[in-house]
Amino acid sequence: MSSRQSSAGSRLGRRNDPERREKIIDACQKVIVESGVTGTSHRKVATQAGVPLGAMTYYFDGMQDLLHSTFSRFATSISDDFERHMATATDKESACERVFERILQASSGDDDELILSHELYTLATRDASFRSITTQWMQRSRVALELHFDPLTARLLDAMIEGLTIHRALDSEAREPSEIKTAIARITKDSREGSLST
Amino acid sequence: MSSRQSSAGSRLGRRNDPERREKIIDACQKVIVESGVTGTSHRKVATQAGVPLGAMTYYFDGMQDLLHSTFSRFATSISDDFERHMATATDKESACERVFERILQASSGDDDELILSHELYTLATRDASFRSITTQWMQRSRVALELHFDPLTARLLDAMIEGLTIHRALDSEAREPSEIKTAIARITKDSREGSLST
DNA sequence: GACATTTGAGTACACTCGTACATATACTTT
DNA sequence: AAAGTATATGTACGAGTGTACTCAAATGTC
Repeated sequence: MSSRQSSAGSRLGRRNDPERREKIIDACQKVIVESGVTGTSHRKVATQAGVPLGAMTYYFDGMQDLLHSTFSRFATSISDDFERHMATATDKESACERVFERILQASSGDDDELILSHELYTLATRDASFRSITTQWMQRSRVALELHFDPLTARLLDAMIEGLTIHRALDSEAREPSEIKTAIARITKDSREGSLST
Repeated sequence: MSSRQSSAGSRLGRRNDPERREKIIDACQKVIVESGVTGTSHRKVATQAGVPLGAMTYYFDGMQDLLHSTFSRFATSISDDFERHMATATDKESACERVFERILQASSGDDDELILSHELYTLATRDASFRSITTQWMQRSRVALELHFDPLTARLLDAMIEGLTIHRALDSEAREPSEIKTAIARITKDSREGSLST
């Protein structure tokens, strides 16, 4: 088969087993949850995935590529869920209810999602290629919210979701779910008059 | 001087030069900003601080202690600033103005504060001793806000600050400062009626 | 069945790392 | 001045790292 271009170096020969690649990403995600990006190594991931060490550099072009693939899949999956979740709302009221459920679930505590988000944000603050993952994620969140809210409100809601999730997760004492409802109510209430003077 | 207790092991003999300890923490903070916690090592910090490698284990009981000291000082410093900042407000209106300034400054971009916050949050999600730093930080933020707002509004404002700061910093396109004003206005507007049913 | 080529595995190398520990220096007290 | 002690440094060790590169196995082709 000489028709297959085997241009030297970066673009390696066709990799055959996508299941295996996926399994490595699964393992990588698990290792990150357990040990953080800091504690993630090819060897740990290989062991977790049950594949030989050599497979790491075979399926991925190094550590950066592995992490990028992992977080990319993670963010996409969250976005998919959120889009589906918001699409089930029929009016503004039920949309608020969906947002409420989302915050409650995300801040519930022992969820891997929170850990992975923070690890990703940390990478994103320093590295542009990871920042493009978060940017796209935020973009999709807003679009999902704009199904039911005006663009400004959607942005503010999105930020509110973020802040409440983080603070509820890192807080020492448990908070009433009702505070989430209050937050949503205040943000989504159209205030035609800007009461904040300058 | 036999009166000085030199109980074995963890509590080492009195360390003499607090300036040097402080200088190491300065260096550590700088290294974290540049390379992340992941890329922080005793050797890098020592080089940055201009001290010999041995000083690392002399002034700190290992890496964890160094990181903890660094983030502890960081969070305390931020809290001090924020307290002072909020204390200059005289009424609710000027308090809102202070919050606005705070968000604008924190999300301005090339600030180390953002990077360090994320690194700290990431550690806090996994390690309780770092979580106590963030918990205390949040606690002090709220108290500062409660000088001018009721407790619930203070909590929501605090979360809003967090969310807006993160999203504005990670966003690809610049946002109007006016959106911050709108957010603050909506959160701080007393809504006696909860418009969200259920 | 023999050959060619893709696909995968094992291993070795050249690092960097945290930390313990044996010295060295500076200071205090006699 | 001598002795003793607190303070600080240089260094060496064992462990763990990413990745390149050499083989082996499997697959497809004639």
